[in-house]
Amino acid sequence: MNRITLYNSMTRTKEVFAPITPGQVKMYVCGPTVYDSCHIGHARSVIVFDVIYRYLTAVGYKVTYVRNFTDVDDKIINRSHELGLSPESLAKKYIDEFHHDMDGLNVLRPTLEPLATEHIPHIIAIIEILVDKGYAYAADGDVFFSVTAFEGYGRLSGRNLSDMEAGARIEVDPRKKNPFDFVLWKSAKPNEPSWDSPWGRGRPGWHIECSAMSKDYLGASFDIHGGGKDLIFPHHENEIAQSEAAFGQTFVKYWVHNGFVNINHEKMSKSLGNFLMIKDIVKEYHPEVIRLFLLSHHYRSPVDFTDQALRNTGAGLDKIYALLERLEKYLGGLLDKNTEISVPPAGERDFLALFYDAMNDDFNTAQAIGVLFDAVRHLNRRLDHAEKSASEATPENPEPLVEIQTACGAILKMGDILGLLTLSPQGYFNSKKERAMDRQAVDAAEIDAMIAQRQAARKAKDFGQADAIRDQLKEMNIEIEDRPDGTIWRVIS
RNA sequence: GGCGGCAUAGCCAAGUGGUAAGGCAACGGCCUGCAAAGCCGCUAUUCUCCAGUUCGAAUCUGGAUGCCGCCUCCA
Repeated sequence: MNRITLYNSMTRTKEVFAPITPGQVKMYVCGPTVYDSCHIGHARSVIVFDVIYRYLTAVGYKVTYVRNFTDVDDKIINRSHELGLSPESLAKKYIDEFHHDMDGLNVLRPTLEPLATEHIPHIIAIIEILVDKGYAYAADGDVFFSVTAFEGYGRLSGRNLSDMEAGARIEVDPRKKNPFDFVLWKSAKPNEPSWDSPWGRGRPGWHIECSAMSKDYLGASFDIHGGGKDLIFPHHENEIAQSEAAFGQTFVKYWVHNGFVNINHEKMSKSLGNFLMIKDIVKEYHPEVIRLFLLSHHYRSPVDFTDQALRNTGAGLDKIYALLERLEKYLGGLLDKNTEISVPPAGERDFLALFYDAMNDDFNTAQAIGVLFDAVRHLNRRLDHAEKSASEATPENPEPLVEIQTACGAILKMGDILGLLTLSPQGYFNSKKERAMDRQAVDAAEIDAMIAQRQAARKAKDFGQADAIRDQLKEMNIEIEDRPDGTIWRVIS
């Protein structure tokens, strides 16, 4: 099994990854609160952990991956009142939308996707343990966690309570013993979803659901807990306090947090009104372009989403698919991604091994994608060469063919781990055309007719006329390419 | 006020002690009727600045400057 290192937010160092149970990985990632559509920031987090999940699986771990939905919460309640929907149906609507968006981005479904509302009895049981052990106290139907009772509160976020008190500038509930005490159970107001509890009717606070669901599916102690950087405080800090106070074990071995997405150098925020929703972005850019763009940055670094950057990424993805198309012709069909990949002959670079090296180093997808492009250039070079000296690929001299197949298999395997290159080249270019035609109202039949006209002119050696047609197409944002077997066209993005 | 991060070519981005991956863009060449695509070459004697440690620093230490995030719901 590969030696993987990963950055642990708790220790702030890269550590060698060694799961609690050898060969098995238990990971929990905080999913969305389902009160609105998903934005590009959700996409990043979900895609980052999707790739981690895919990679760990690819190197042989049996991974149990849990990603929850928060389906009871103030924001959901407020929004449902605004829209005149029940909180349940609002949550359902956005869970469906989340699935639709993420499926569209090639995100695999986790092993389990539990809902907070399905775990109320267990949540109550944990709160009771915390009250019994003296970590929590009830006040008028609410229950609070007492942060001073838990030694080590603030360890993950690097804060200590006395420092924070100086900076506290929110209105403090007078019933709290400490301003940083947080609510485990909230008493119900009229018209709110609620459940019976020892403290009266109410609903869980935000943090406790993750302690309950992770315990249910992964146990009191598990390997990887992930989420966006912003969740470090207070959410994950509070989860640690609850779970470790209740169960007396180290909650999580490795904490993994992804960085944020900025839009045109600005933070996404409600006040700036620059939230980019996934459902809108996919109208502009191919889903695999979005994935490739996000994965071209290290997961902990911030990412700046700009049109220019996405267009550049699109050019890169085109290049990879163009190679696949070339390979398909050359090999007479693409290799299946599951094909056994042989080790490259001596003297050939083992791109897949280099790719794994990059991924083993804290899931460095940016570097791994560098390897992918190296492999693309290498294969293009080989194909240039092979096409010039056709004898190379004959049955009498099959060596180059094996090398090309191996490198091709490696590229598809890399794509599989990154959740890219899932389409046939034709499928990819066609979907791009369709997307562009919807937007720019170009007519395929008209373009084909113009290309036919140009071919006729070329045949008649009327190159002036041929070039004029090409210029005309260019003005329509259509670029053409003359190939030995005919002329193809694409929309310039 | 507290905690943390970042600064690498025209742009994006890897690289955490051994002499600067990769992508996009530009330019020159091969190829082509001309293009496009692809390939080759070229593009940072140098990594914000200053000082230090070291045989050796983009990488470590100290300082300066600039930008950013968290501390309130937030991926």
